[in-house]
Amino acid sequence: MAEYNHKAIEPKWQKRWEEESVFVAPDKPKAGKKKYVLDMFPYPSGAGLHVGHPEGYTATDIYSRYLRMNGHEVLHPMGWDAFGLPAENYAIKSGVHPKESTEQNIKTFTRQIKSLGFSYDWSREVNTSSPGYYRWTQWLFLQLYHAGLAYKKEAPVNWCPDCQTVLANEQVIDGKCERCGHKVIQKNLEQWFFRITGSDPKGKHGSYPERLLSNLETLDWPDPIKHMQANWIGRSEGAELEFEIKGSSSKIKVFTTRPDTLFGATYMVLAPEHALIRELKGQIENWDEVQQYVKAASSKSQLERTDLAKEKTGVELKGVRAVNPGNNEEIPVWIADYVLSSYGTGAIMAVPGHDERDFEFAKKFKLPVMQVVDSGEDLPSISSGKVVNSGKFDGQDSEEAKWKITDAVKGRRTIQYKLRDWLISRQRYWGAPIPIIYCETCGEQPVKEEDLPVTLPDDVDFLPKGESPLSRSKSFHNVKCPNCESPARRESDTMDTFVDSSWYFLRYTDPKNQEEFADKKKIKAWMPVDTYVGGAEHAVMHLLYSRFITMALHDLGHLGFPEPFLKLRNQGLILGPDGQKMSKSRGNVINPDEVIENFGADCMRMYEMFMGPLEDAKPWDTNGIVGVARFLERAWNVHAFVDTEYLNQEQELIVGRELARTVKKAEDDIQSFNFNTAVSAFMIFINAVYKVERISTHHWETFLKALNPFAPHITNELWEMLGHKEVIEKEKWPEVDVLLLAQDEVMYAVQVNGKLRGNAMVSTSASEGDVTKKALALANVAKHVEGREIAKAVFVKGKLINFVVK
RNA sequence: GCCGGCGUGGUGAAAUUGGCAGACACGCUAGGUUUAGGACCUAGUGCCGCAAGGCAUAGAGGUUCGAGUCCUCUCGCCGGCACCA
Repeated sequence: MAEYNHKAIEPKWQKRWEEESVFVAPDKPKAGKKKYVLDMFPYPSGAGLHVGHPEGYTATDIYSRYLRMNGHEVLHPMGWDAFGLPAENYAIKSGVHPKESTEQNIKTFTRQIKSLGFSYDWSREVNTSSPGYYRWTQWLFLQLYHAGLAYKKEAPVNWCPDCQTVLANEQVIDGKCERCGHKVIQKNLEQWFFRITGSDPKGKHGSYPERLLSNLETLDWPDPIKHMQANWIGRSEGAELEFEIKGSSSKIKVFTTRPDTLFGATYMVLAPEHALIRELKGQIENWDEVQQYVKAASSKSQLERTDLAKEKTGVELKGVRAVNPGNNEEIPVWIADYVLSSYGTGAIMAVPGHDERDFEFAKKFKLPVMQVVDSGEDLPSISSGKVVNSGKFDGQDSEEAKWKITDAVKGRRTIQYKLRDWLISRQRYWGAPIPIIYCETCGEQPVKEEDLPVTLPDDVDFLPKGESPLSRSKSFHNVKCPNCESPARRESDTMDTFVDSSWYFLRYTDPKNQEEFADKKKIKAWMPVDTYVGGAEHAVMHLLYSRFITMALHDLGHLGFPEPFLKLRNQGLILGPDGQKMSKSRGNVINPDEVIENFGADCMRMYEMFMGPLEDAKPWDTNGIVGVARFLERAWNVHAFVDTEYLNQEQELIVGRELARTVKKAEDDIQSFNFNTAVSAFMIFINAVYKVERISTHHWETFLKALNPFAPHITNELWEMLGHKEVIEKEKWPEVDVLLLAQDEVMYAVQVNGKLRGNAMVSTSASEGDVTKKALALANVAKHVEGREIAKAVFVKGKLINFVVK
């Protein structure tokens, strides 16, 4: 018999699957039999495939193959999240056009992914940087635009004055430009946003934050991910209260989650950006000082403002006094950058007796501190503070007092979210152009749908020169107004790549459609995604944005479901052999090509599954993979033991039983995504076969079918060696012989006072009395029970008996 | 700081969810076999002890007939958020 040679076997079967279109998904799956199993599509980076990628891909591949063997029709596609900053940076450095480098990278990724034998339907491949795809990303923008869910406003960007360019947050290191080291400043630009904090434009379904939060309950997602999304949305209930300003008609509106502490409010704080400051100019006695503070705060980057947060700063608005609506007391008004303009109303009532930050501020500026009694909380211990009661609301619990006080001062119950609108403008070249035209006479005009796509021009230089690269392409930039035909200019910003990836799962259902983003019937046939697998690093952004886009398309009548991903599972990081994150600079990167070259795709797949639980971070062990390699070698050599008959019945029973257990375990583990223990079950089976050195053809076939989703190449080859002409993928998942799983005898653990003293083998149907008798007959048990009184016995059927003695 | 998660042999990890801790692998030890190639086979391998036995799931308490699993506190590591009123 030939030796196991993965290099000869693997390409052979990969070619066969492709030629016979074994994994092509139909457009019309049988009713109730569809499964959409999706991987997070990769960014095709220049570094090539990382060993981390195949981990999730193998998991979904095993699952997809298992589902197909159980009569499901499976949509299992792959594609490329191909726009993005690295390709553009590479172009700046090397002069290679992003289109070229991206194409090259996709080629490499395709080769590497195909070499692992995954059962993707390659006929549905998508690429977000192709005009055929981003045309529909632009279409999506227009839908949101027309529905009022896309709008423009001024927002700060990180700006490097030296490079004359906008920087992404990850390009800012310690407040400095990663390229030139120059200090990064904040600069305001007009930018596009998606209104994720808004509501269904048709008014039927309510607010997005609310739904994004409450729908989480309906999803089969890991709890930590749901938690992170909930925190990100950051819902809090509270009240909006108004404070009058002495000598002015203006009022200060504040949001508070603790209206019950109103009587403890001893001063107010406005964010430095608050509009009231300008309004009250005439009243403010120290205007110069105030102006200076406002200016200083605005030039600080967000990073600085939070970094330098250790010491609180602020300035009092001298001459401005607010009136506490609870007790009509006059209190001072301050400005300070620890109050954010982006949250709540941009102003707070400060209650230093109940809030640590306010307390810190009050301490520094020697402001009075008061606590409200009966607030039902552990109060921070303060030395100089006074205690005040909450007037007529004294004695009520704080939840009740909250709303009574709110009503008494004519406040309004309200809900605030931390979630902010999604900034989608990027001052970059390598992304989908935003389909908007600015006309001098008609103003802002959306590109007409029939004029899409707005194609990315090729003749652009990427060197940073102070404006978006696209604005320097005259052919792109100068256009006619779609409305009045007079000279106009195109929007030169491109979209955040998260927009590209927030709808790609829809495109897979109909990737070549030129009339629509996807055919309604095809979407209905396949969506929503049944199982989605990817890294936990996308816990918030990608998953939240995809949910929002799906929800918005649903509200606008394009989709029949509000949630895109029913079940989500995360894969953990694969670390270097040193237990550190893999990186070039550490020199601990494992190259998948080399692993496949040395051990083969089947071995790589199985080892990645065997390493440990899918969601855990696990170090790559260069020696550990040898165990799986040996297993495959041994499985290969079992072929020599195959015979139609066993030598005796005992042999047949041993192998049959072990096989039934293995298939059952593999099935359970695939369904629950515990792939590591499924691999060990296969190993146990092969070890058992080596003990008897014989297996029937039928049993061997059953085993090969169960192993196929994990190691598709070797199982096909061994299957063919048994004389089969068709690929093994055409087979059904083997049924487990339940009778073989049934045992006629069980082993009971016998404990005395909770300590194991022996084991008793009894028949499965034995009663408690039978077990007791047999257990007490054990010498070691008798020894520990002798001369003492058995107070009671705890009997767990089929497991154990525990004698409690005095 | 806040919110989550995790902590089991020399190593990666199992443990039917409160019921015999350490399955399956790596490594190591011994023997066999082959000796050219990350080789193969058999046996052993948590710690202490000659043994009987005792001790062991980060540490300390608790609940329970029984705890890796539940509760409380402490320590350590990882992830997310970061002045969110």
